Amino acid sequence: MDLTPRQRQILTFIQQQIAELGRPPTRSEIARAFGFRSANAAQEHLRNLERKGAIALTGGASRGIRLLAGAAAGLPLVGRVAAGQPILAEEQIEARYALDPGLFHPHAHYLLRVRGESMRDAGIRDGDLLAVHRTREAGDGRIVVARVEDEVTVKRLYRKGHEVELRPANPAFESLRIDLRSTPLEIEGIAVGLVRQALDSIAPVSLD
Amino acid sequence: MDLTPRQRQILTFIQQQIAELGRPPTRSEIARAFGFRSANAAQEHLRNLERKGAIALTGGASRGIRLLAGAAAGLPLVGRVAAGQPILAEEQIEARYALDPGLFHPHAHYLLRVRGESMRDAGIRDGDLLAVHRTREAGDGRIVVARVEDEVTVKRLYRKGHEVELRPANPAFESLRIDLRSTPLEIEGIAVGLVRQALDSIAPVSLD
DNA sequence: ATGCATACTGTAATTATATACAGTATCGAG
DNA sequence: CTCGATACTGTATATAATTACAGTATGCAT
Repeated sequence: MDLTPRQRQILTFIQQQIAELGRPPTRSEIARAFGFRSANAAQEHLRNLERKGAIALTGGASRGIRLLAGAAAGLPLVGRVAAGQPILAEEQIEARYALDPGLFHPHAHYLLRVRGESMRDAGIRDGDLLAVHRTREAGDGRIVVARVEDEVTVKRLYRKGHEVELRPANPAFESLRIDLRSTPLEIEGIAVGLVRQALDSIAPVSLD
Repeated sequence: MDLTPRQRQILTFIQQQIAELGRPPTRSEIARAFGFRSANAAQEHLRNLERKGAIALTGGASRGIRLLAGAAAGLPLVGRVAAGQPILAEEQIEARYALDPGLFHPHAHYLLRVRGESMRDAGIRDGDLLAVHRTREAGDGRIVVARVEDEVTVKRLYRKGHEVELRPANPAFESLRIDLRSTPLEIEGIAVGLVRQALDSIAPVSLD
């Protein structure tokens, strides 16, 4: 899509307005939000965004701005997280799905595709989309998205002094114990919900 | 909400416009769509819809129509299904959530709140919202929403001649075997996905 | 029988909005 | 250096849109 930083800001503003107010902004509203003294500045941004395929403009209609595929607002779906990359880096976003913000409490910032069965007994299965609320703090026992030495993992968090336990919910897996004095741990967010796109792929849990 | 048939038509039109064009309609657009010769007819409908709590109007703003909770388009969430009632009867709808239609395949028609742990080993837990695609046919082994003698249940469907087995995914529960010659069975739909709103309420599956 | 909510037509004024044209300034590529 | 793209200010105008006021007609409840 190749937008300039400014154009990306404008696009984000349009997405926010649609999400919050249920209607696209006018040229004047964009200008006001960015401090432009002329609505024409907004008009030119819109035209450039249209030329680059991010939006479609409907001539003559007020608020005639439509987001096109790829620019549609929605929760980003993060797939495999590459080492050293921030979790919401543009390259990691597989898709965006429009989900009602009111579906989860607190609201989700992104979806993370879960790999493996380490949280099986908490009802989180391989391939599930975990709804994650971005925060650096988490209560004891909460399911968190944590980054330990460039690897992102979903586990239950327990903290005792300077030791943190990342506990899976599957007896086939072992807890990860981390000494915060030697190993940095970053909490990327807390799990607030789950979306599963296919039910048939779920292998039955057996009592073996 | 108690809308008149006409008001409901207007509300539906607003929902359609938002879904199709990404912006609420103007008074004139409503008037044109319904053949009104005066935009004021639309204006009065909007006011009545606002008075009844279906929408909120933003004074002065063009297209300043917001859908309020309950009027928002989206997948209906069906709670407890009363005996004898069709599953999508208005009284059963607890809420509506805007979900991306592309999230599930085939697409979901409604969400059903699951009661009990009878499908636990298929990853479906008490309180989960099951995304359901409305159909009367289901392949063997699929997870279906079925109605047997006025009770709605979620199970795996297996058919052998005139006998149908509704098999739970939890060894603590027993299969329900139905002879179609004596007992009517209706398939209300097939499960196509799952949404879980809270992860902490999930009791761990133990190997007891 | 009377009043009230619903469901419109018709007119009009004000404000909101889109959009064209003429400029200015900056920056990176050729 | 020069050109084109970006990022604006400033002015202006046609039209899109909201919204008020004055009516008409119908059905339903009191």
